[in-house]
Order: sequence, then C-alpha cells, then structure tokens
Amino acid sequence: MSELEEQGVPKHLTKMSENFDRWYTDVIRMTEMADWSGVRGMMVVRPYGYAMWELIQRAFDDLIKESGHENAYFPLMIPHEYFVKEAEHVEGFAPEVAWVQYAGPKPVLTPPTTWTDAEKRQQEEGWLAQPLVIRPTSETIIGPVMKRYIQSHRDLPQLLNQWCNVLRWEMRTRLFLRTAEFLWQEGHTFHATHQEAGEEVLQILENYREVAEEWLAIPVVKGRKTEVEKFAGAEYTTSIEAMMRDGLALQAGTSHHFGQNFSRAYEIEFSNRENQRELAYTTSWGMSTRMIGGLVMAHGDDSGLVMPPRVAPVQVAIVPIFRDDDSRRTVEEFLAPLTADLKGRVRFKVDRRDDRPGAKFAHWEIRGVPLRLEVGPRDVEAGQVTVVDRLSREKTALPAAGLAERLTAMLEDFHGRLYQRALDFREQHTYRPKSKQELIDIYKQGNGFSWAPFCDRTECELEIKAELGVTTRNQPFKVEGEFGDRCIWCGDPAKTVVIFARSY
RNA sequence: CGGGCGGUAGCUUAGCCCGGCAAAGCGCCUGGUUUGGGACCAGGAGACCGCGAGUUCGAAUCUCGCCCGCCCGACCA
Repeated sequence: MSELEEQGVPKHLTKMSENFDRWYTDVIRMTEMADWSGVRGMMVVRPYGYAMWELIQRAFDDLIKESGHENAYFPLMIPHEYFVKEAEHVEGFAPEVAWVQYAGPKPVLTPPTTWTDAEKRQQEEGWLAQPLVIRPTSETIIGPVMKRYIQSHRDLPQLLNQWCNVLRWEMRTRLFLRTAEFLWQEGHTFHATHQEAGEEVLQILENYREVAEEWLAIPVVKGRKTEVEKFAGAEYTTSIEAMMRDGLALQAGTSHHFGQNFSRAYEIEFSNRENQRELAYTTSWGMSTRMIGGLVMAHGDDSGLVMPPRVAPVQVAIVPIFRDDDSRRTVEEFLAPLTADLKGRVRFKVDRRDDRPGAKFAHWEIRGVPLRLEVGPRDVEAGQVTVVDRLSREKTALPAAGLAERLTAMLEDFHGRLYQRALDFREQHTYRPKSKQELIDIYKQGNGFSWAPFCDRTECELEIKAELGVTTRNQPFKVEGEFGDRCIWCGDPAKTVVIFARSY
C-alpha cells in the first residue's frame, strides 16, 4: 500500500500530480459542487457549490455596504443602440455577445429554418427591429439609465452594485473558470472627480484582496494591467492575481477606472460647483464564481478539496460511531448538549446517514471539510471527542467541555496554515529571471510567476505571448528588490516591472 | 472558430472494424450480517445505444447532418 492510499485517497479521483485538469473536473463533480447542464457551456451550480458562493457573496457584500455602496438591479437585455456606443468596449466584447432578434408573437414550436434568409426575416412577424444584446457586462445599460439620475455634483457619487448573471459566448469552457453564463457582482460608480474615482478603484481592489486572503486564504498580488490586458474601454484596469497549484495564474478580481470614456459615450453630465457642465468619472469592478474555481485549485490535494474555514459550507463534520441501538443512544445523548452548544458558532453537520464510518470519513474528506469529529463509545467513556484535521491529517482527542471555543480556535488556526501553505507554494514558484533566455527556460520547463522589467510595448507583449504562451498578469503595486532598467525581452528601456505567467 | 477524440443503465466503460437476444464493474433498492478509514452475502430494479435522416429483411454497429462533452491551437471574469 502506498503512502497516499493509507491516507485514504479517493478511489476514483484522478491524482492532482498526474493530471491537474482532470483532477479539477473530477473534484468538482464528485463533491457535487457543480455539473454540466446539457446546454452548451452552461453549468448547474449544485447546493454545495452554491453555499460557497453565498458565503463569498456575504463577505464582499458586507465590505462594500460598509463603504456606502448599494445594491440595485438592471436589465438582462440591452438595446443594440445602447450597446454599440463606446467603440473600444464594443470591439472588445462583440465576439462573445449573444443576440436576441426574435420574440413572439407566434410560439416557436419548430426550429425557424427559414430565418436564415435575411429578406424573409424582415417580413416575418416577431423579428425585432431593434435587436437586444444579452449583457456580457452592464456598463452599456447602466450608463444610459444613470444619465437621468445624475444632474448635479450633489447627485454624486453614486455607488452601485448588482449581483447577477452575465453571458459571454465562450468556446473553451471549464466548470467555474470559464462558462458561457456565470454569476458575479458588478459594481458601477459615478464620481465628480478623476481622483475620487481612482480612490474608489483602489478601495474596491483592497476589498477583493481581503475576500481572497482573509476569507478564501488565497494570497494575491495587487497591481495594474498592461495596455494589452486591460478592460475594453477602460483608462486603466487593476487586478488581484493568484497562483494555482499547477503554477498558473488566476485573475480573481478586477477594478477599472474609465475616466470619462463611458460618460462621454452616454452623455453622463453634471453641473459642478462652478456651474459648468462636466462629464462624470466612472468605475466598474467585478468578481465572479470563478473565485470558487480558484479556491479549488489553490488549496486542493490528492484527496480532494481543502476548504478555507470561513467560506466552508460545513466547517465541522461530526461522525457518530456505534455498534448497536444501545451504543447509538449513548453516543447521541453525549452529542446532544455538544451540538446545542455549537449551534450558531460553527457550521457543522452530524452525519447520521445509514452508512459505515469509513465511507463517511471519505465523503467529508473529498469535500474538504476542515475538521472532522469522530464520536464513538470510546470517546463517550473518556468524555472526549476525536478531531481530525483535513490539512495535517492529525488526530487529536479533545475534552467535551469547552468544545465550541476549542473548535473555533482550531478553525482560525486552520485558515492561517492554509494561507501560509498557499503563500509558501507561490514563493517557491516565483522567479526573477535575469535574461530573456532565463525567462524562456522557465516556461519551457514549467510554470510559475516571473517578475521582470518590461518595456510595456504592445508589440513586445504580443510577441512574448506568441512565443511562450505567457502573458503579463499585472504590474504589482509593491515591488521589492532591484530590477534591471532594460526590458527582459527586447532590451529597450524598461518602464515597469510586471509578473509574467501562463494563466487561466 | 479550426484539428483530434468521444457520447451505450445514475457513473465508468466493453460491444462497433466484421450488421443478427444489449453486457460488465461501481452506484441504487430489499433482506440479513456488519460498523473507530471507502464492508460482505443473497435477491432485485434500472437503457428510445446523444438526436434526426438514410442504407438494409434487420442498425448500438455502416453513411450523412445536427447536438453535447473532452484534448490541442486562435479569443477571454
């Protein structure tokens, strides 16, 4: 028996070390987080996965409410006329938008084969004179609407957010990471000055960092995107970037400064203090269910998920162990006051399913539940419970008295160790190549982050992408140590330091 | 969107070349024995063979079209 098998590696889960992509898909489906739906590129988020999303939502929602943001809701469909107004934005999103061009009045019972003929279209009832776009993001509907509500500098700032779904017609899809439809939040804010909008962008980015690091235990790098990687229509884009356990980067949240680009296109004007008409300064920012994919890939191991406690739907799984009705009753009686005490303090589940303990252990292990409590006759006799840690796999006995406090502390500690492990992993896979050849060698052999000086020229960046399959992730705000003053690729004077990596 | 591969019971697949009773393991249900790391025995249910056309006396099997998924390349939260 190998070491891994002794530790209870799931029977049908592909090992992470053997095939990371396969492992990822296996884990998500075996843990019942999500599944494909039969609709191309669109997934079903199952209760265990959705519970994670709800916890992430709550964490972020609380943060932005604290700074005065309010939730609202805007339509799923955007009139074509609105959508096309900001040229750069349209160009960026056009390839992946879906259109609605037909609606009623006749029920569609058979595929409309004749509609391929453009001339016939116009004659048939139901073809929309003004086609609708299904939102890939909502700038182009929120702009024209907000224009009506913004007249004076007294109407600013407007700090809006909406939780919704969006649609992007993706060709290569993967559960949570890239699906045609996904859930996210999109914030849209309107300001009287360029500087205030800039502060907003950074504040939200800091909120994203907090969600990633303090809730999901995923260390991230905050920074600014290059011209090539920025959001279509933005003046600049900032992001948080995380490293997955295969060394690839994942963009986990973005925050954009639009300057006056969108307010110019949508005529969002206000009268300033000097009673002059001025265009508003706007921002937008988003974080999606992709975060859940990041959580899986940042912390998982050969045995499945490892859940960060603060967003774990189940933090403690309790497995009662008994031989017969008598010992069952004894264990339940022992458990009753304990679970009463735990209620409201930790998210726990007593697994009373009619199954063997070993099967239950495996069940909760692959789901990444941080702590597992085994409570059997031996424990009852000793007035204790046995707790097993998902990360270290250590088994320890805890006295029944003061259990809630003890578990709460262990969950906090678990979060810290998980974060540290992810951070250590990132450090071990972060490089500082000194030459073009070194950079090439890194990605010939493997993956990871490479910090390097860069000229910030589009041609140069595209060349690197074409030759190495590596893109710039961002230009970190905090750069430690010395870097050369020449671009690592072309040798021209460097303008910035960037992180290069392959990415999801 | 191009190149390659696949879709047969809830899941994983065999059968397909060479057309002729749809099969196995896991899972599920019932009963029994078990229960501190994925149990065992016995019985049972479960399939429009991805969808649609065609060839044929006969199609899971051959042909064409479509849909869905996976892998590899061009675009992306």
